[in-house]
Amino acid sequence: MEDYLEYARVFKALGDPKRAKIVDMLSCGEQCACMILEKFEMSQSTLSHHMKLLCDCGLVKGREQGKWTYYSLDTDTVNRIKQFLCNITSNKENCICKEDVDCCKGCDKNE
Amino acid sequence: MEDYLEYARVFKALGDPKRAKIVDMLSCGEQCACMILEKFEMSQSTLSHHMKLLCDCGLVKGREQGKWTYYSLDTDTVNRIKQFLCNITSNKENCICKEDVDCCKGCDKNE
DNA sequence: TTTTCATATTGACACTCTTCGATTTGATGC
DNA sequence: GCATCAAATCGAAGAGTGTCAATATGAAAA
Repeated sequence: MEDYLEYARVFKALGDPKRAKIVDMLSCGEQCACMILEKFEMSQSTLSHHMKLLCDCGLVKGREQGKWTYYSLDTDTVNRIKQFLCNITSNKENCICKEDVDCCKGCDKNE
Repeated sequence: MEDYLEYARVFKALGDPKRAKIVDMLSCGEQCACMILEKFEMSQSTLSHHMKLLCDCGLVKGREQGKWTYYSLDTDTVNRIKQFLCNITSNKENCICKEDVDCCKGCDKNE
């Protein structure tokens, strides 16, 4: 259940359309906070809040340089969330649905 | 922005650890609601609510048979959300970050 | 040092989400 | 028809989220 909890945080972060768009904007490389802000109708404090959330779940890294903060995707987290999404949506041998015999009556591999 | 909104709904659905676990349980095939319920410490009404949410975003399909309801993943949606996740996290030619020149000062492909 | 500027933090508000018990619905069996 | 069972819906409580204006922080410029 720990994995579900950890990755659910990332999915939750992507579960806001504006944050998903921010992630998209960072996909080609680092961007300054002020450049991201230009693309949205959003107050500065709201953007800061979204960036903090994206950083806290590990999806985005912040780098401070003087007055500016540059944000970029954390490719490690990106790769792990992709892998997790594949894991929980694909048929596999050691699936959670096979853990307990009682629960497997509907599983196509056990009928 | 429409895409972000549509797929954010799916990410939001995956943004709850219990729902992520439910998706995992369905990854090997159809399961009856009562079988899913056995795996969780959760009331029947709460599970029903989660299943509705998973269905509403397109991630899960429900099939009623007599008194029972069987749930399974919608592979179309699964494939599309995987594709979307790859799109917004990978460097690409027609990236949103290249749409407006003013916003691209930090983009590695435009410096 | 004082001002300016970019960003973060705080406090507040409305809204949404998760959860439950209770009730309703709808199909099956007696 | 009536009882039973699976699942959905309803209504409510408490927690969490997105948003903003106002303020604080901290670095650079004057």
